Amino acid sequence: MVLAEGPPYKMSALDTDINQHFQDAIDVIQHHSESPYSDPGYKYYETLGTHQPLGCQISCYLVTPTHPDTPSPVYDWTSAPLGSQHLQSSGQSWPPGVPEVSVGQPVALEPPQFYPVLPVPRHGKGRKKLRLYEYLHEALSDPAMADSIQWTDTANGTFHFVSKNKERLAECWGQRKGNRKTMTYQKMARALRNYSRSGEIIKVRRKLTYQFNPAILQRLGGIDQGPQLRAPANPSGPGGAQGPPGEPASYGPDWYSWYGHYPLQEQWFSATDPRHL
DNA sequence: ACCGCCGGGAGTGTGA
DNA sequence: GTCACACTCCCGGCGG
Repeated sequence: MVLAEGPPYKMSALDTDINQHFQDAIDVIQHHSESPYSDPGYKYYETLGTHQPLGCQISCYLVTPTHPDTPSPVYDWTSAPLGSQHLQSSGQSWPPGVPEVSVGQPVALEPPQFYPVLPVPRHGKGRKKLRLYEYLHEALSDPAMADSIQWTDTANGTFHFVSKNKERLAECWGQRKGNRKTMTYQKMARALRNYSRSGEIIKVRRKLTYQFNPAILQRLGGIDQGPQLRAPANPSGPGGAQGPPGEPASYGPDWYSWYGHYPLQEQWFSATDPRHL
């Protein structure tokens, strides 16, 4: 689908509408299609890209069939968010978004599966907007975006942006959202830092590297690894950082164990980041 | 100097 | 219309 010829392309309000109609159309098609992707025995994962000039594409991946006996673990988009309001109002211990598992107990992750990005589940007449972390997870599953964003360690949900192409990913995100102005990595990273407050994604103390909250990862449909959840980089350990991108880092206990020592993320950072001392 | 990162704060679009 | 939310956008600053 070509929406414009030649960069820079600015998404207009009309284009946003077109996007909405496009999603509606896909919605309908997927309900009526006889393609394998509409087979109830399969889940599908689809990436909507409308950005030919940037190389963002529509892609559809068949990851794994769902066992017929297994009910589709579709994320309930109406469930309570991991939002900061919990952090602020409830006095709940950090991290609000971390699954409530006892320390040291393995967390059962669903096997690799499809998760529905499109059609986006609706409640009422509205449609839940795509969140940045959802888009990033989607991009991480997209081989076409591998030159922009990659898993650092799928087991613990760490990923990194490819320095050379991180702006391209940001532009794709901006276009996906229908922004008028061009999204930059700087702005996207600002949004990512906001996730640190709610715990959905935290910054790993390594260049261009972030980490999904395990609960988010679980909701998004898991990753290609086993159920082992590992902690973020142990900043207090030797070197204070993980290895270079691409090298699986070895961590100690699970995420909860790490953060469980710090009621609030800020405290965790304070205790581990010299700049916060 | 450059880049990545951080955080404040105002503005914006959307859904309820 | 109002509100909350999730960014978006701009800025100044810090550190490697």
